[in-house]
Amino acid sequence: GSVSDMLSRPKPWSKLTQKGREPFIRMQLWLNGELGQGVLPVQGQQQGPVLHSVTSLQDPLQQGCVSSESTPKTSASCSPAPESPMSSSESVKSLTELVQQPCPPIEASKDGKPPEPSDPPASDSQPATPLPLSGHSALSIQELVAMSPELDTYGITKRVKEVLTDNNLGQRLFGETILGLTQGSVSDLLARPKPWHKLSLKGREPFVRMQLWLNDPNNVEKLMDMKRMEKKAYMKRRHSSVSDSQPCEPPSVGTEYSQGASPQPQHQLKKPRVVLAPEEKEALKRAYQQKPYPSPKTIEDLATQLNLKTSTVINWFHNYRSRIRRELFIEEIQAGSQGQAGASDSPSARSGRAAPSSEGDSCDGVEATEGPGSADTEEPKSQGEAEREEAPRPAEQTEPPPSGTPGPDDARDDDHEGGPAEGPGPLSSPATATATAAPAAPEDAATSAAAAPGEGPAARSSAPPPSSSSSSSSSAPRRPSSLQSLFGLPEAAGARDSRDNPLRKKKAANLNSIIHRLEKAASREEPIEWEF
DNA sequence: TTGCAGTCAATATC
DNA sequence: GATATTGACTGCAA
Repeated sequence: GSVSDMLSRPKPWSKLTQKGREPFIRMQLWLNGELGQGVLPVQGQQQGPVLHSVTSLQDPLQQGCVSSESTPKTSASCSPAPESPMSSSESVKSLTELVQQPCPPIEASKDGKPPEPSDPPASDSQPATPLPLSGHSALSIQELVAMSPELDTYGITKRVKEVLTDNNLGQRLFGETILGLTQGSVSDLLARPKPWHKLSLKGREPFVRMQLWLNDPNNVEKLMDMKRMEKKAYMKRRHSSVSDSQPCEPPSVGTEYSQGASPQPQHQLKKPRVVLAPEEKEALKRAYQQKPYPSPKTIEDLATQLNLKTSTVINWFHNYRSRIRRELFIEEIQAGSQGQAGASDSPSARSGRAAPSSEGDSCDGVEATEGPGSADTEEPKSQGEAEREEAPRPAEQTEPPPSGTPGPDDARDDDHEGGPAEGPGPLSSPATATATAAPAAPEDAATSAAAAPGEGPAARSSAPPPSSSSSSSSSAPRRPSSLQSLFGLPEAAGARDSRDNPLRKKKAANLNSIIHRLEKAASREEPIEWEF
C-alpha cells in the first residue's frame, strides 16, 4: 500500500522529511544498481543483508566531527561512531555508509584530468549536483546530504580553516574546486557557519562536501596540485595572450573557471553596485530598530528619504535580518560554550534577545537587535535611546525583534500608517543631515545617537569582532574533537572573557536600567501583562 | 506576496 | 593577492 501510494503520488523531494526520503533514496540506489538484489530491511528491521554488510565500511561523514547531539561524545568524537544513536533509522545511516567510500572529493574523473574548472559552476545550477567524487556511486550530493548524520558545522569549518591556512591554500581555490562556491561565499561560510539543524538541505551541502574533503587523506595534496595546475594554466595563458598580443583579457578572477558563457556580457552595461553611505546605513539600522519588518509604506518612505530605490531598502532589510540571525546563531554557540565555562547568561535566556557579545559591529546586527539596550557600541547614548524607546513600547523593544524566529508581530509595521516614518523619526535625519552636513537639531535621541556613531570611530570600528573572534579561535588549539574544543576553546574563551568583561558589565547595567524602566512602566500601565 | 536561505560578485579591507 | 563585507538575485515555502 505504501509503495503504491508512493509510486503514484510521490511527494516532491523538498516536501519530504528525512525519513520520507529514505524510500526514494532506496529506489534511486536500486535504479543505480547499487543495492543489488539484497533484501532490504523493512521499517524497523535494521540490518538486511546488504546494508548489514556495508556497515563495516568506513563512513567518511561519520569519521568527521559529528555534533554532540547526534553522537555520544567520547573524547574522540571524530572517530567513527558506528553506534551513534543519532539516526532515527540505522538503515539510512547504513546507506550513507554504502554511498560513502573513503572518497577523494576532488578528482572528478578517472581520466586523470582534474575537474574541469567550469564544472562546478555549470553543475551547480543543476538540480542534482553530482559531487565531484570519484567515489563509488553516482549519488548526488543531495542524497548524501539527506543521508548525512548531523554534522558539527563549527568543527568542520574550523578544521577546514586550519587546513587551508596551514597549507597556504586559498578560499577561492577551495571554494571553486571543492565546494562549487565563490570565494565570498566560502569566506562567509567559514566565518559564520550555521548550526546544522538550522540549515536547509541545500545549506548543508557545503558542509558535507567539506567533511568529505577533510576525510580525504589526500585532500591537501590534491588541492595543491590544483593550485599548481592553475598557476601553470595562468602562466600559459599569459604567455600566449602576450604573444598573441591579445588584448589580454584580465587574468580572469575565477581563473579558468566560470566564464562558461560570459565573455561578452561585460558589454551589456553592468549595473553599478550600490554602496550605501554610512549615514544611510545608520538610518536604515535605526529604522530597523524600530521596525525590523517595515511596511511597504515605510519602506517607501525610507527609500524616499534616503534617496534609495525601494528595492534597495527591501534588500537591505532582508539582508540585515538574515545576517543578524546568523550572528545570533554564532553568539548562541559561543555563549553556550561560555556558559559551560560558567558564564552568566544562559543560552536559552539569550536566545531570546540578541546575543550580547559579538558586540555589534560587524554584527551591528546584534546591536540593532538588541536595540537600545545593547549599549556596546554606543554606550553614551544607549541610555538616552533606551529611554526614548523602551518607555513607550517596552515589550517590543526588549524583545529581540528578529532573532531566530522572526517575531514579526512584535515589531512589524503593518498598520501604523505613519509607521516608523511618522515623525521624522530616526530615518529622516541622517540622510538629510548628511546632505546638509549639519545634523538637524536634536530631534530625538535616536537620531543624534545614530548620527554620532556614523562618524564616531568607536562605533565604526565595528567589523572585526565576530569574524576575528572566530578566526582567533581557528588558530587556537587543535583537535576539535569534542564540543568543548570546538566551540569553547579555552584560549579563545579566555580571550573573549577578558575582552568582554567590561562590556558585559556595561550591558548588565544597561539591561538593569531597562528592566527597571520596564518595571516602572509596567506598574503604571499593565501590570498583569508584565507579570512575567 | 512576503520572508527567508543560499549564493554571487563587486568592492573594501587586510 | 587573499579575505571580508554586502547589495542583489534566485528559488522556495507559507
